[in-house]
Amino acid sequence: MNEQYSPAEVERSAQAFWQQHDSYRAREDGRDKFYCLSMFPYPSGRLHMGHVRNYTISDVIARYQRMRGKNVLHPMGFDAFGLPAENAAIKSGVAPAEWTYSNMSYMKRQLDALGFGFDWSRELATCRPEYYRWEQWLFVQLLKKGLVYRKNSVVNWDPVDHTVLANEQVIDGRGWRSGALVEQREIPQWFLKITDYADQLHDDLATLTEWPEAVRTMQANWIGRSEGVEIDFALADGSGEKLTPAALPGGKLTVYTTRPDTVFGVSFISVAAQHPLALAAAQRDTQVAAFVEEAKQSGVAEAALATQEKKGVALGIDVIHPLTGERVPVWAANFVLMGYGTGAVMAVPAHDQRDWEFASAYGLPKKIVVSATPSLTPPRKGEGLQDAGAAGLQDAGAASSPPPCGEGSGEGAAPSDISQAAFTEHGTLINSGVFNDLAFEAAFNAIADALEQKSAGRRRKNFRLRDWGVSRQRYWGCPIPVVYCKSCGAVPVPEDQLPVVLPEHLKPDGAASPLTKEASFYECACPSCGEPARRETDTFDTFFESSWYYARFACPDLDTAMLDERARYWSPVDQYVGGIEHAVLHLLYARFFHKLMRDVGLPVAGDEPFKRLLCQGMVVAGTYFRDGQNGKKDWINPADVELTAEGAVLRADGQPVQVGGREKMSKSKNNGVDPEIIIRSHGADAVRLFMMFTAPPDQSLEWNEAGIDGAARFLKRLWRMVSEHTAQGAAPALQVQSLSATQKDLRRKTHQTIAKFGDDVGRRLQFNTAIAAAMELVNALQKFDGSTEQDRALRQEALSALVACLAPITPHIAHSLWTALGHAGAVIDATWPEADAAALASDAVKFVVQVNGKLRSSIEMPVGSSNEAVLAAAKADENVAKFLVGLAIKKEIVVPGKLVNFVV
RNA sequence: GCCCGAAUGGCGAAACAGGUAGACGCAAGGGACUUAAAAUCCCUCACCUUCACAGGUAUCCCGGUUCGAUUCCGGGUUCGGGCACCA
Repeated sequence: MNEQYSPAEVERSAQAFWQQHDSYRAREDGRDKFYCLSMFPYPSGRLHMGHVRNYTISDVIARYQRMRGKNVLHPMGFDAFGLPAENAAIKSGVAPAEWTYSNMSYMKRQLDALGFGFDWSRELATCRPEYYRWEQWLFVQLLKKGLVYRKNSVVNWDPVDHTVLANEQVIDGRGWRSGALVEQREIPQWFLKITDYADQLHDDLATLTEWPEAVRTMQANWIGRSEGVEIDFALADGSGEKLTPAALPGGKLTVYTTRPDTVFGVSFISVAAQHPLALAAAQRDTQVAAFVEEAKQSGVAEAALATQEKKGVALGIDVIHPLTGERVPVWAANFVLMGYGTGAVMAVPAHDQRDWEFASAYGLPKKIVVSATPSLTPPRKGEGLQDAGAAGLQDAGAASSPPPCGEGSGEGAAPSDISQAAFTEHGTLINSGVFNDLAFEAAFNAIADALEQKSAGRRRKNFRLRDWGVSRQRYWGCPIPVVYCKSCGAVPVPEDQLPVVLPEHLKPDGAASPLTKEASFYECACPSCGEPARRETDTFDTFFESSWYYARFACPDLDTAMLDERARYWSPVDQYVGGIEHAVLHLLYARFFHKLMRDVGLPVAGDEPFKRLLCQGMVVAGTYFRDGQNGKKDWINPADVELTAEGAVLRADGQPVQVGGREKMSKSKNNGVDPEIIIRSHGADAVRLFMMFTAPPDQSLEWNEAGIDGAARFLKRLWRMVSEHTAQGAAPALQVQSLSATQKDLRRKTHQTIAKFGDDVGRRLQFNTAIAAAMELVNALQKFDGSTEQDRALRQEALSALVACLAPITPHIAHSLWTALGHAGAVIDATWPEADAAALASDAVKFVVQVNGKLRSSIEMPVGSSNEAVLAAAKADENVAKFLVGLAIKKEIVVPGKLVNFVV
């Protein structure tokens, strides 16, 4: 073999080998399958470091499982529809399709240069009719099943560009291109009834034991299941004047609450500005009308709505409290969401923080009805997955700890102090008539019963989750397969007329979708009556495509159905890898689709699409800049910056640049590092090794040029070590029985490394510590200077183990070294090494000795020593005895094989 | 605003079930080799006290549980992810 390690040469020859042997082609066979999937990329142009990290992780897992004997599927494709292609078209005049296809082929080349083992024979792109025709088909099935409906809903409207804006395109309440103040506008849109699956989506989270806890909690909170009560407030006399019956069906205003125990503390009702009652009141009251108008002057993003100043207006309408019979005024408030519950909440300022603030601002009464005095039954604790999340607008603070003791004692129940904030914990009822002295749960039930008996309320399970609006007023997406006919209404496109093909030559201009101006697209005949009709010009949310691609990878060539039996064989995905930013939306929609596909009878296995989930952290880099003209910063790429002891300087001119913070690699801060350049300078293996070594996969990873050098240095060292070893000829067979103590030590280290590496990669997904273990073995080999035949045999064993372990991470160099070490066959097809239990055994154990928890010494004991012997030896230790002299030992603690602690 | 995370030397990190804080690497300093440089190899490297042995302090902050807390609990600070039309 070459003495010098040349990454370019090594990588070229390994990649040529894999291609010649079609090494990554997955075939359905009788072996145990392992489906390893990375979230497919949006073809934005070039690969970025986040992609490199994502795909290195899945490639390592796929290669490891393959060496474990699994039948591995590791596919790749492109999430090809989306907004950036339209933006590129607006900016540079190139059609979204053309831009997308060219990006895809460029990125594919980049992926190959990194040596990722993808089965490209299964490549798919969501913008191709062969793919999206099946989601059109599924949509029609769901429409027939009643899981799809159309209703009005609010969008961001740019009044200058006359177009709908994505939340991302609304900046500080203004359209990103026009700068116009964005308004809310209602338009009809298609919805998928994901709420029909809310219980399943919630309950099945408990089965996802190999998902990160944080993701499961986020999803549980997002679904936000809560048990509460709907309460009807009848319209008070005189309040109904000029109100149409539609404003208040049944003459009752219905609210939803998870805190019926506070119902005696209601001092007003808050409704959303879009609530029918508010709209009706606006008809006769200019102040209310002004408020409703003002509420429209805003985007629809929840974060923006939730942070705006809390405002409201009295509607001049009263309702009757169903239990006290008192008159309660109705207000419209900008923090009540029309989309949640009934769009109306009962306000209890004493026991809800938002109501407290609102009442304080508008001088409304606060009536205390819950006392802090502990009751006999303690309040229920928050139950995580079971009942996670403060779901209702009324449920600001489920008690998570016992309330502090009030001044009062016993039954008397002292009022809580609400002068500074609301008292939101559970407690004992006061000022609540016959319900006084009841604790939360008893009060909840008694009041719910009372309301049900009076037919003024009912227990109700509620979800925070809303139905999924899938209509987008965009061009570069999958056409929604519906036709609008004057006489037949909305008619689904019949199956034999699918796909509805998106014309690929159009160019968006920033105003309305070009589809709305393309007569050849929207003019059609009604599939039902044959009369002239208009085709739907909205397209699907791009989450639609990414919700089922994992299943389609099993049978991407199928043209007679969405899925076939191959999907049952490969599903579920055994390991899914992707960014934490997808923790809720994408992963929830994909879970929903899996259940939908199951329920329309498609061949998928199980109830969940992804068995094990790894969410990797972001790739961040330092930012550098110089102050440019008119106060703007000129951002300088980290690759062009040299870090010195004094600070950062630009390589080109040697002059200083300013150092900004560490941020996610992005175009706007020009801190992205092009993987291609680094591959050229250091090799793909060094990039992969650096990515996997520098941080655990779920943490953010900081780009660091010096770190890449370190990774390359390690590979060089390994190469040289193998080269020096093999230069001496073939090593003899290992004679395990006759090894010296030093030789046994090295062999133990080898087998410890094998065990640690396999556990870290296979079970823990902690690649950084696996690599650290490999480095330790290399260091041990470096120090090991024996030159006997058996020493060479030991080295052969250690180096072979190292190369096999590293093969998933740095596959190219491993490919060369494996052959150089004299092994038949390619390392990609090698079997994962097994640790030899006999080699791991040691005859002495080290105990750490503490006195009062402070480390004083350590002692070595033979394996199997009794606790008494360990204690005696510990006490005999000079430095330990020093700290025991003259003191009585109160307690002796022995942790077997680890530690002794004397408490004096 | 709401939900979910994270915080450990000069830096990236490790400590997996509550048991030696800092493995492994980067940077830095010293040395060897070399005419020289690069490359490579060896040594030092949390902070304070000490010639040394050793001792003290230290895992974002404040409290708690425990023989023992980076790890568990309560309260905070800062940073990051998500909030339904970015993907």
